[in-house]
Amino acid sequence: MAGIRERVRAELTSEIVRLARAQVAADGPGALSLRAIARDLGMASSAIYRYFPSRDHLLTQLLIDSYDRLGDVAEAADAACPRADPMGRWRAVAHAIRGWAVANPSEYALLFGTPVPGYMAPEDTIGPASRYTLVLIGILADQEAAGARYKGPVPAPLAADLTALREFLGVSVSNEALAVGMGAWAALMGAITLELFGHLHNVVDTPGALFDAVVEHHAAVLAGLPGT
Amino acid sequence: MAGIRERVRAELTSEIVRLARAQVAADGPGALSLRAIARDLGMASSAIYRYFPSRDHLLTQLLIDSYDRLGDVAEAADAACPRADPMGRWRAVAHAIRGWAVANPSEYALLFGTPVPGYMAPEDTIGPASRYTLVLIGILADQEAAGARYKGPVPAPLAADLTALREFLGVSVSNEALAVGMGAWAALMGAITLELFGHLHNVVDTPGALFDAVVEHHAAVLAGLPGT
DNA sequence: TGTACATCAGTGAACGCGCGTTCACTGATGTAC
DNA sequence: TGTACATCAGTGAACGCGCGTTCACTGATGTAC
Repeated sequence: MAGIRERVRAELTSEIVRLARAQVAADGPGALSLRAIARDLGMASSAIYRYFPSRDHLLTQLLIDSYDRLGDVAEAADAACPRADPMGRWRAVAHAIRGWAVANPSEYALLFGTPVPGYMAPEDTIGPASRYTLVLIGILADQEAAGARYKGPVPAPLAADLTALREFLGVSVSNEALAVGMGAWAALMGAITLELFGHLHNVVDTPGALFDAVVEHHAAVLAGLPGT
Repeated sequence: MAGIRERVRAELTSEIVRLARAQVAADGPGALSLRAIARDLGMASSAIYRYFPSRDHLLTQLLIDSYDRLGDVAEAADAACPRADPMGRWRAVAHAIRGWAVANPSEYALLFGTPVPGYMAPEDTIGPASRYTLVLIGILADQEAAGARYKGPVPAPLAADLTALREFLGVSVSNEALAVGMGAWAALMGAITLELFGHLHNVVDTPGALFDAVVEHHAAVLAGLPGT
C-alpha cells in the first residue's frame, strides 16, 4: 500500500531527468543520450526503457521541465512587484527571463533555439510553454485596464489572429494592446537570442546592455497614451 | 598552364558545398555528414579530405556562403529603393531578410539558431556575417543625415560599446541612432526566429503578420523626431 | 619532342567511437487467498 | 500467517546503424629539362 516501489520509481525517474538536464546543460540539446544517462546511473542502457519509452519522451519531459522553470521565474518576478505598477512588473519579468536564460543557456537553446530535427513537441508542452507569456499578457491587460491606450489600426490578418487568441485565453485586452505586446515580446526574445547565440560579439559586448535598452524602449511603448 | 586540374578541383569543391547545403536544408545543421556527401558524389569518404581538411572547415564554408547569400539579398533589396527614402529601404530590406529566412529555414537556423556545439566560428565569417547588418546601419545613417533625431540618453555602458562600434565601422551615426537601430534589429530577428522556430503556433498563425507589425512599429521609431 | 620525375586525386580498408532500441531472461518485491 | 502467483526492475547481449579521420597505396595529370 505504501507504494515504496512507486516512490523509488519516482525518485529514479526524476534522477534520470536531472542527469538529462545536466547533459543538455553541458553539451547542448541534441547531445542528449540515453546510454550516457544509463552510464551515469551505473545501469544497463536498456533499463532506461523501464522509465521512458523512448528518447523523444524524455526530450518532451525536459522541454516541459524547462518551460516550467522559466514560468516559475517569470511568475515569481511578477508576484514580487506591486500590482499597480505594470511597467515595474514588465521590467522585472523581462529581466527575470533574461536572467534565467543567461544562467541556463543550454536550456534556453533547447526551448528557443533550433528545433530538434525530427522531433515534434506534443500537446503536453503547450501549457508549460505558455506560462511565461501569460505573465506578460497579464501585465499588458492590467496596464490597459489602468487606462493605457494604444494606437491602431491593427492590420486585418493580425487582428483576426489576435481576436482568436484573446477568445482562447479569455483575457480582456484589446487587439491594439496585444499587437504592441507581441512586438515587445519579439524584441525581448530577439535581444536575448542575439546575445546568447553570440551575435553581439564585437558589437555590444557589455552583457545585457542591448537588452536593457530594448526593455526600456518597450516600457515606454507599453506605457501607452493617456486613456480617453 | 590552363589549370584544367584547378578548374575541376574548383568545380568539385563547390559541388561538395552544394551537397552540404542541401543536406543542411533537408535535415538541419548538425546533420552535416562528410560520409553522406561522399556517398552522394559516388566517392570514397576519404576523398573529401582532399578538398576540406575537416568537417569544421566545411561548416565554416557553409556559414560564409549562407551569410553571403543573406547579404546579397539585403543589399539587392536596398539597392532597388530610391536612396532618399530610408524608411522604404528599411521596409524592403527587412522583408527581404525575412523572405530569405522563410525560403531557407535551415540556413537561417544554421546562422541564427543554436550554435553548433564544440564549433567556434573563425574570423573569416565576420565579414560575411556583417554584410546584412551594414545595410541596416547604412539606412540608419542616411535617415539621421536627412534630419532625423532620436531621444537619449543612451546608458553609459551601451554608449561605450556603440562608440567603439562606430569607430570600428567608420560610419557617421550617433549613439542615439545606433541604440534605436539595434533595438529594431533585435525585434526583427526576434520576430523571424519566433515564427520560424514554431513559437507562434496557435498564437499568430498568419505568416509574417507579427513580423509586419514589428517592421511598421520600428519604421515609425526609426523615422525619428524632426531634426533640430 | 620525348623522357624522368613530382604532384596530386581518389581508393579502400581500418580504427575507434557513438547511438536507440529489442528481447529473453533473472530475481526481487508485492498481492490474493 | 503462510503459501502461490503475478508484477515489475534491471541485466546483458545483440541488431543495425551512423560518424570523422588516418594511412598506405594506385594511377593519372602536369612539369622541367
